[in-house]
Amino acid sequence: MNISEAADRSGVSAKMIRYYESVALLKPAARRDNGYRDYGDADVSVLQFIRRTRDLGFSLEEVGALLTLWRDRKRPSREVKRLAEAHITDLERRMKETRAVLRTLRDLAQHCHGDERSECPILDDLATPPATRRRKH
Amino acid sequence: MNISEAADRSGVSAKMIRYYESVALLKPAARRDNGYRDYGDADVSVLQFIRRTRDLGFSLEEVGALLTLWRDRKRPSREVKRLAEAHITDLERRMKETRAVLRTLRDLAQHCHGDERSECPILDDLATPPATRRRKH
DNA sequence: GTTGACCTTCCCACTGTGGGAAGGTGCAGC
DNA sequence: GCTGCACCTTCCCACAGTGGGAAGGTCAAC
Repeated sequence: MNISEAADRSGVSAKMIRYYESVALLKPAARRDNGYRDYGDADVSVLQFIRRTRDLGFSLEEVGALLTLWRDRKRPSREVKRLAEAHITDLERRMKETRAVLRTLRDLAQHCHGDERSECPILDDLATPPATRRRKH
Repeated sequence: MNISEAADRSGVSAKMIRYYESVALLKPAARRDNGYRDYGDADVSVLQFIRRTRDLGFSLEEVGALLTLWRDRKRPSREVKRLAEAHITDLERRMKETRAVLRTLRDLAQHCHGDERSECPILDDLATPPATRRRKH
């Protein structure tokens, strides 16, 4: 099948399929006589795998590692789990950071009237140097 | 003061200060006779403002808008609040997405033995096309 | 006058993704 | 046949931020 059909079936754009090939995440696709890339169902499965892992926030490098493990039928599940847990830890860290930022922002927004008056605790806080800034309890 | 001192005092790297100037987030710095950029306390304050807003996850474009509002003493606080709330909404959406991903990943990792055995529900799930995949309740 | 710590500009890299140009192909309708 | 349209190919550009580093100028201490 053509690249656009593989794209439709896998949910990965043709642009990205070519890109993944160019960075060696995918093996070079088979070519027809006219030079067009030619894909089969197995290729679509790989693309769906990539799509799924990307949706779960793995980096392309991690996707590559997972693909290798996937292809190796004798891999120890330990390695897969380790990758997944490292990613979980990373997401948890980022969530925590975002939560802290959200707390701050909500607090600031709450105290801002948000009307025609120019007085604004948000800007006041943003302009306050770190050492001077004190969190309230 | 030199750029590196302004960097130290503001927490913004010299590299970034030059970059912010190049994208017109900052007004061109004053220059000494030797061509060196020259900063004063007011400049450091601006840099700290930028550093703070960046830490709160605002994009450079948003930082620019906030800076403009900050400089305009007659701005309505409504505008500031609107920007802050838009950012909050954005962060909340991303948190929600990350939470969903985390739920999935934790669920998958939990069911993976993580030992020498090759059997691995994580890879099995990643390889499952969306239509076939069913969430458990 | 040499050394080392600054400064300057300029280009490159990263992560992923999309846009688009310039040119070749394949197929359907006339 | 020929035309038009929808594909395909490669190649370059852009985005948002940030860092690395080269090549060259400056300044101060010794």
